[in-house]
Amino acid sequence: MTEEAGGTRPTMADVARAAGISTALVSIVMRGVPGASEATRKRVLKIADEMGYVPDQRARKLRQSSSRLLGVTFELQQPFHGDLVEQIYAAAARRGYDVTLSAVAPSREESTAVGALLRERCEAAILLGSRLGTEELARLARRGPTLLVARHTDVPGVGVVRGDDKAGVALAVDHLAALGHRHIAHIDGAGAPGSSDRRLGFLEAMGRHGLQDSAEVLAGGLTESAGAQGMRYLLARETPPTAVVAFNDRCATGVLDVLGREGHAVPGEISVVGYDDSRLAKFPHVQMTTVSQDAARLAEAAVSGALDLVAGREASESVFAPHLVERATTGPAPGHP
Amino acid sequence: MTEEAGGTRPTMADVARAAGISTALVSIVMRGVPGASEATRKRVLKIADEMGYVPDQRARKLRQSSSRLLGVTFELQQPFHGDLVEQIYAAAARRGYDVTLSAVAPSREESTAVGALLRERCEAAILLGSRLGTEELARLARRGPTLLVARHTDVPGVGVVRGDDKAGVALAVDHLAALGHRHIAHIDGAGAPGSSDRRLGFLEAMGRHGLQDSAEVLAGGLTESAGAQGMRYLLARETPPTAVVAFNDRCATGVLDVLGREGHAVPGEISVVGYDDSRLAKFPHVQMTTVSQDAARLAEAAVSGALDLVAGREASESVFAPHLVERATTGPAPGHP
DNA sequence: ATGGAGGACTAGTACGTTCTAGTCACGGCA
DNA sequence: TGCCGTGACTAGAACGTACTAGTCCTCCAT
Repeated sequence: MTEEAGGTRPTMADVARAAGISTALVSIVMRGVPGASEATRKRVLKIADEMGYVPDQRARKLRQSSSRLLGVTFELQQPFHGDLVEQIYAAAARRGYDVTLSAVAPSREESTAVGALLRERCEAAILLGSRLGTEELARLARRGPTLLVARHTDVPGVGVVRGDDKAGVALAVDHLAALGHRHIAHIDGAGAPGSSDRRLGFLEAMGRHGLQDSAEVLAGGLTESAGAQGMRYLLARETPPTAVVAFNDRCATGVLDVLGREGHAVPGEISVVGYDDSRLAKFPHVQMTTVSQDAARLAEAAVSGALDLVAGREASESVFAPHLVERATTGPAPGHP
Repeated sequence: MTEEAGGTRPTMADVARAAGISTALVSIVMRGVPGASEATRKRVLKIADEMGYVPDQRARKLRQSSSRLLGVTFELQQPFHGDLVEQIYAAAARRGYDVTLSAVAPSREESTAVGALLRERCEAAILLGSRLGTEELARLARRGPTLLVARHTDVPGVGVVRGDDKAGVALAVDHLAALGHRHIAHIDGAGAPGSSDRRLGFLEAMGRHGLQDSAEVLAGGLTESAGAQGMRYLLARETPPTAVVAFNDRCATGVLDVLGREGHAVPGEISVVGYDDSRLAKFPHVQMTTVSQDAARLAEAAVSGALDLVAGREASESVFAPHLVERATTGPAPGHP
């Protein structure tokens, strides 16, 4: 209660002095590496704890040749990014790596976030759903190993880990078609990463089922409001679609919300499919049918991909096959057996 | 494209050598402080950029007496925390401070997150909606300046910035009572920070309106599912309440979702009030009546409070008066003029 | 001419660690 | 007895930067 003298935190030298040994030995103990007797080890640990000593990560990483630090940018308000970040923490820890976060938000641009990462000297940068332009991406890649999650790029040297967006949306369409739906709409992600692939996947799949004429694509976005707006627009038609494939779970949530509000039964009247299988889809009261990207697998691949880049291996693109998670927001088309 | 020799990033010494000057001068230029001629400044900046030199934040903070770094823990899946983090970035930047984030998630405990922060040697730790026990909090406070946001504590030395939870819920109840509602339920936050205050505020306000007998409190939580579950439970009653005050916006979202699904008009049949005024409440298709905590103000107070602690000033508790944001989920009680 | 004043620049140390290359004592073995 | 291996420990040099205390040099007022 009284040991906080001057406000400066105790350093290894303080601990060493208190224990009557060298700083090198304290270092050995704190790192838990062999080279100290069991007795000293116990004693030092005890003293350190009493003094409130905590190793300085800064000095530590500065000294170490490899910082064992991974930088991650993510969008503060994207639940799926939250899922990914959580899994990246775990995947990194498994390899003895630390993670430093840099958030993207309406008032904090991605370039700001990336700049902060760069200055942290992380060994690699993992960008979740980045919207960086080719130019900026290339510059970043020149600065250090860079890996994109959930977005494609042709910039050489940049690693990519993503789900197969075309295939994912196709799964959704196949599922709906099998349920007898003919008139299906897609509320897309506007300019968001992956949205052009999903749009294409939708149209191709619809074509495969001979439904190209009743396929409808709406400009959407990745927020609830985009989904809600799109759905309201669709409901204003004389014959609204019987099924909607949303760009992501957030968008689908908006769709579901409008449907509930306007008194349309889901899936009785209209079926809805989301994308991501984020926590939004899993809620017991939502039980959304969605296309799962398996955050854990993507995170694992992202971390190992990033470390491959660090090790000097060639940048590669890993594409994961998504799978459909059938829950309660899809059902037979009205009038279908 | 070819300058990345050996994989080691260029250092100040490299830039200095390339420019034929001392590292000290490079340092002066990079920091933008007076002491270099305009000509050198331009030249050094150009060379640094060409070499892809980025100052090492680690070494920098290590050297500086004060690290000008604020640590923040937040919950990855709590939209209101996202709002707060965004504003904290801004408030910190205004004072020339950096922010380091440490996320809390189901698979990443708060103590882990705090430990990571400690090792980063930030000048102060800001904990959003912490659930740390008194014991742990006290230990943390001994380690360094600590400030809690959106949660109260009696631990001495710990700063607190929060909204007036009792008053906030009272605002909601007053609003509903004025609209003629008599039978009002509160789905609370279970053990979450602030939930006991909100519960109390609810009961007191109901009492003030002479409605203590029709006041109902349900164990809830801070997720959509908690809200949904609570609402379903209420709807199973023979006479459900005509209004619901949810613990937070996420909880209210779950409530609204169930109501929509079960075909109950909002606010025609049942009114709903959230808490936080997070992005969930602001969506055009939701337009949730909610109690605003004004993230920007809380963030500003949190940052300045944390820096006060750093400056050695006494820990204090700042309580902000919340205000009601009337939107579209509340209306007159059924049968009320 | 002389004496600053101030601008441009540099040498060298400190920050808190890790790591390399030791030193020292002890014990076992030939 | 001498030799060597081993376990416990230490001295001191990095790591990349910021900062203090200078050193020059030029220019201007006296």
